[in-house]
Amino acid sequence: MNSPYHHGNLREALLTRAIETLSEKGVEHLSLRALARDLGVSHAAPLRHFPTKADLLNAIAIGGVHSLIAATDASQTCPSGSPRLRAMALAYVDWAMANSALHGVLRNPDVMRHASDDLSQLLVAFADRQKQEIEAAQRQGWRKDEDPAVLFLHLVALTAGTAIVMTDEIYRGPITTSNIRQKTAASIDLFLG
Amino acid sequence: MNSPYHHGNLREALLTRAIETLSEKGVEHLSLRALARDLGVSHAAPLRHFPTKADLLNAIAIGGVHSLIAATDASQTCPSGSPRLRAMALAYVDWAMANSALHGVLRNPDVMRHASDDLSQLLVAFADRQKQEIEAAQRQGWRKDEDPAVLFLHLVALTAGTAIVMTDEIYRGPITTSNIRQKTAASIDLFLG
DNA sequence: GCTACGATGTAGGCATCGTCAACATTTAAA
DNA sequence: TTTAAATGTTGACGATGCCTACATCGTAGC
Repeated sequence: MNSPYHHGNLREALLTRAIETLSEKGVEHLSLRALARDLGVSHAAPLRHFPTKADLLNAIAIGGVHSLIAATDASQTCPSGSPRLRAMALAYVDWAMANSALHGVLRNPDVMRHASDDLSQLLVAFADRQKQEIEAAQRQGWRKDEDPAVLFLHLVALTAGTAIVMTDEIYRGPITTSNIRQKTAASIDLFLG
Repeated sequence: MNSPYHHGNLREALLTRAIETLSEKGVEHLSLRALARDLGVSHAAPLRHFPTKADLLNAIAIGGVHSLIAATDASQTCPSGSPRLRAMALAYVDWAMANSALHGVLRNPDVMRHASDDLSQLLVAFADRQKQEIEAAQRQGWRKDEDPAVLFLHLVALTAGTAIVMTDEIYRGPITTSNIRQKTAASIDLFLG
């Protein structure tokens, strides 16, 4: 009765439990064996689904990007151009604050160093959508004379940077703690308003 | 003659060797024992100088911040206000590109999670200098009517984000690879030009 | 229905790691 | 010169990632 030989849904269970522990302790303290203990399976069981710890983290990252894309997809209801860019940037930051564990994985160089092709392509596609939106905005007159590549660089840096500032503890000291969300929007509006 | 009992300068040797391996492999593959092997001392010798791996990384981070501060200090020759802000932002990005290993340590959440008080205070002081410069610029008329807190948030996000985009491999695909330095300056000028 | 096979889980082992304790050697202060 | 602090060595412990051999389950063909 108790603990059948097969878990039944170990792969998903590993992913969700990993994300939980990831938000408590960092990625450095994420251990496949501890995960196995938490789920009541043997220490080698996770290897059937993720041959390597890097594979687990990669799968988590892929799920994270999908979640991020879904969150920013809601901005498609905004009119194309700079309003949509603004909505996407805000959605990105909101997602990062609501899913700081996933965001941390995506920002971790030691995880991304081993990014699979799937993950890389997903990120490239995400970047391409932003590029297209920038060009659409420029066609509508927004910063028409700027180099699109410069605008893209600026947009990515600003959104990624804002997400990091909002997420990393190290910044929570110097950054004002009141009206965070409001100030974030105001900051983004300096570029996209 | 070979290998005297005391190394003589083990602490410094550990730090420099650690930074070397850090730029080759990531922080996840940095091992105190491997460091000891590289330097020809016993596996426990590093513990005399850094009781814990986190202490080593913290010391590396402190050295990194000092290096970063020195790099941005060169901007003090620029006239105070937005020109100096611009120079500091560019110096920050240049430093990050020239010292990507150190920058990676400073951006690693799992390192900064255990930041010592010394390190935190150093970063707060660095942030304060930027705040002061922003206020000086506003007194001179630059974006006079904006909330200083919003400007600070924007500046930090933009510089940190640009440094990350320039440093992380994951961004090197979507970002154009030609005239990087020029586009970086142009991007920063969108805010500080 | 039965059977063979792939998918999934278990048990044990190996090399490595971080950290600790006990001991050795060197340096420097008293 | 004696003695204590700094620094380095050796050995050990528990934990980890990952490997191999084996056990159990589900299911696709017959």
